[in-house]
Amino acid sequence: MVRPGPTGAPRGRPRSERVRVAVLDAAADLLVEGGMSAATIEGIAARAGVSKATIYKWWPTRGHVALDSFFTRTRDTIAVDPDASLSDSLTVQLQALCALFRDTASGRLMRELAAFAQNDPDVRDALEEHWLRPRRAVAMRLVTEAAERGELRADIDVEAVVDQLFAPVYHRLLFGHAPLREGLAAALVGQLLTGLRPRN
Amino acid sequence: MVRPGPTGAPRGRPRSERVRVAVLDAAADLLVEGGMSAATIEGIAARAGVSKATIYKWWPTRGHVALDSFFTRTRDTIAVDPDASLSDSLTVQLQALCALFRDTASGRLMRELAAFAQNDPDVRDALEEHWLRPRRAVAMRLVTEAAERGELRADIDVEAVVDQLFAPVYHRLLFGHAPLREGLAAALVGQLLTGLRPRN
Amino acid sequence: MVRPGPTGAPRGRPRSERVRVAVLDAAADLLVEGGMSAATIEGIAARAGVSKATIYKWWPTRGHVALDSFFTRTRDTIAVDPDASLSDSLTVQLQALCALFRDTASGRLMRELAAFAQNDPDVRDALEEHWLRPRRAVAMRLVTEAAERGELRADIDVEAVVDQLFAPVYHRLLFGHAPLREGLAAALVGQLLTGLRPRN
Amino acid sequence: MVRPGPTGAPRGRPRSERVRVAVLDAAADLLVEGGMSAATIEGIAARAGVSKATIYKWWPTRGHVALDSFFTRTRDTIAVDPDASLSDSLTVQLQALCALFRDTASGRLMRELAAFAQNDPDVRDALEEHWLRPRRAVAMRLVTEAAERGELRADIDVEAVVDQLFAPVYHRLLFGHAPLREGLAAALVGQLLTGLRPRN
DNA sequence: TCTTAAACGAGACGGTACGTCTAGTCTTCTA
DNA sequence: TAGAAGACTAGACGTACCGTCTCGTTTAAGA
Repeated sequence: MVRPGPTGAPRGRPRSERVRVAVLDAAADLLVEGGMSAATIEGIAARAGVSKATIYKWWPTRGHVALDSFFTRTRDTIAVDPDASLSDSLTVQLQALCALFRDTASGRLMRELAAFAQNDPDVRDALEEHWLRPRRAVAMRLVTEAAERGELRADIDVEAVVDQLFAPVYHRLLFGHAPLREGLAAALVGQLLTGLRPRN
Repeated sequence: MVRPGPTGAPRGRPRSERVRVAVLDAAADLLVEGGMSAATIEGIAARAGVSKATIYKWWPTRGHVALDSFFTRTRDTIAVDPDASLSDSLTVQLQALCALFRDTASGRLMRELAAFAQNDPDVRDALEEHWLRPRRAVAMRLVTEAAERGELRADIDVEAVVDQLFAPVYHRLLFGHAPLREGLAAALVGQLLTGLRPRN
Repeated sequence: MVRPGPTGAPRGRPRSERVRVAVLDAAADLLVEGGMSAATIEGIAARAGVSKATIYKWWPTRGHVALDSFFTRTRDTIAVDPDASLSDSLTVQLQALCALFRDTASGRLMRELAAFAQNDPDVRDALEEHWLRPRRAVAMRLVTEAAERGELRADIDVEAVVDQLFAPVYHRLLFGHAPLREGLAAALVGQLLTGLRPRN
Repeated sequence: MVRPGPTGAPRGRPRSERVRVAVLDAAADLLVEGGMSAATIEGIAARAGVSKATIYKWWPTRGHVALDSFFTRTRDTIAVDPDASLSDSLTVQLQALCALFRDTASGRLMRELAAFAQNDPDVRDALEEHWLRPRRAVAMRLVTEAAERGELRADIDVEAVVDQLFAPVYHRLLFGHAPLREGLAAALVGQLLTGLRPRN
């Protein structure tokens, strides 16, 4: 009788944690050093000291490996101080994102992932679901609640608002036309909340 | 000795215009159909009825071919009505961009180019210089002049302002988290100029 | 400590006869259906419902599995009628061999084994020792005794004689240039004993 | 007008003779050193300093490469002295074959080819057509003509006769149960022509 | 008209990585 | 302890493009 039952241990040799870590590490290193074009399955396998077949067993494409290594490397918490003002909360969020992309390897990783996502709907979806959406959701909630409290106008397009805060960061990361400089987060939040017109 | 002289035409068989057009057409078609991964040099050459060597002779990488075909296919004028208000001018600009990306093949082309640019600084620079910069420059001029006229606050970060207008469009194009819907342009301009807070 | 003692049964779970049979059956079937290239260890294990490791435990290479399955499947007795003439005895032997190779799966198995043997000295030796040698030995004894009785010339090369009887069968099996037809055995024996020259 | 005509020069870069020779040489070397299992396409490509794709372009399987290299390496003429006796002619033939297999690398090559042929009908056919058949044909003609001259009995099976001469050589080559010693050819021919029974 | 030189098509070639396959080995749990 | 399950390394498979190369063939301007 087979039936291992709901709590039954899986049959056979268990998956090696060593392998998982080695692959993700190797992938992240290669991505940071030379981008997606350097992060070939062959290269990752060699660097990780792991067989190609093993990689293919656990990840369908190198895009998924890259995704996994990004999430493993990127420990970015979305903590919100409940007592902070809307303006402060949003600024802190954006500052953290800018710092992450500017000061750590995650910037390079995100660029490569964004590029890869254009050719792999799976990666695009995963990126949207596990990275963009949670961050946008927090911001959208803050904005919505502020609107409900009467702090913001009632007729705003919340999706568009969140884009006007986050998109500039990704845009600069991807096209490099301007730096992710220190004061950017504050400027984005300030200009959008207050508006560009003089207050009369 | 070569010396074609100042007015002298170049010796030898002149470059075939037919080839140039066929290559750019084939490249654009392939890009639209299957993205960068389908637009191989081999594929472009076959589809264009042109020799691989000829393509390499005129374009250093397929990124450059893609760039060229994008610019050839994309007829997007940046006309500005001098009598229009700042708000209208910006809205018209953004609406045109949204329509271009939403309704024509240029959206797909831009996505592929943006992706490719992450791995090819040449393409990134060319994209920045010949596409992003001119459009940003127009918007920056409009904003700066409005500020000088006193229509806008004096302490705004013009670069950031332009990003808050344009970046959301590219962000949605690349990540697909929200559509480039009709009213987006107006919302972006309206929210940013007026601010999110209630006026009174 | 192992020590099963002189009459002692071996410790632990005894080897499963079911496994042995299943493996040899599966191997023979696969060999007949698709030759050595189809009879992979993986395939045999799958078909026999047996673990790969178990096969490796009992047979060093798949050549040995094939050998075993050949000997299991091939029930070919080398019975000699002591009253029969030399000519009849040899003819019967050869006819049996031809029939075995022509009418049963053993022909295909032998072809595959002969091929495999070229790359595996172990298999070659085993084939020689357990298959070729016993059959050759019988024939050599018959020929030698006939020579001693004066029925045959004294200066013959017995090894070569046996080759001239058996080799044609294997040659046709392996190269297929001519069929193992009914009268072949008689022709081989007749021509060799009598000689090709007219008896005048 | 294009039409190069029947004698028209082929378009494009001409096939490199250097490559052809290097591949066949490398293949023959590897075959002799380690047999078919060592003569991988990968190995041949590396040793020949040639791309794998190039090999695949000109030879469908490594079996064909092996065949080609065998025929290139093996310069074995089937010359027949018209004034020699039947016995001498056949003996010379067989001696040459024994010497070829015993003293040159062709023996090893033939063994590997014979093995490979069991799993590749193409190779088997090619071997039969370009190697076995021409040699058998010569022997069959000699035997047939001798029969017509009345030197041999009229009722012999010529195919079987030729097998009784050649098969022992291949049999010993493949199974190694006895050496291809010097006097073998003479023994085979002598015993068969004269018969084994005492002449009296 | 003839020469000359570059453009061009065809396709061979050395590479690199792909994704798949099988051989064997190793590790864990079950009978 | 035998055996099942299956993870794992090693390495060849055949394919697809890459970018370079060597040919022969066109095409037009200049001699």
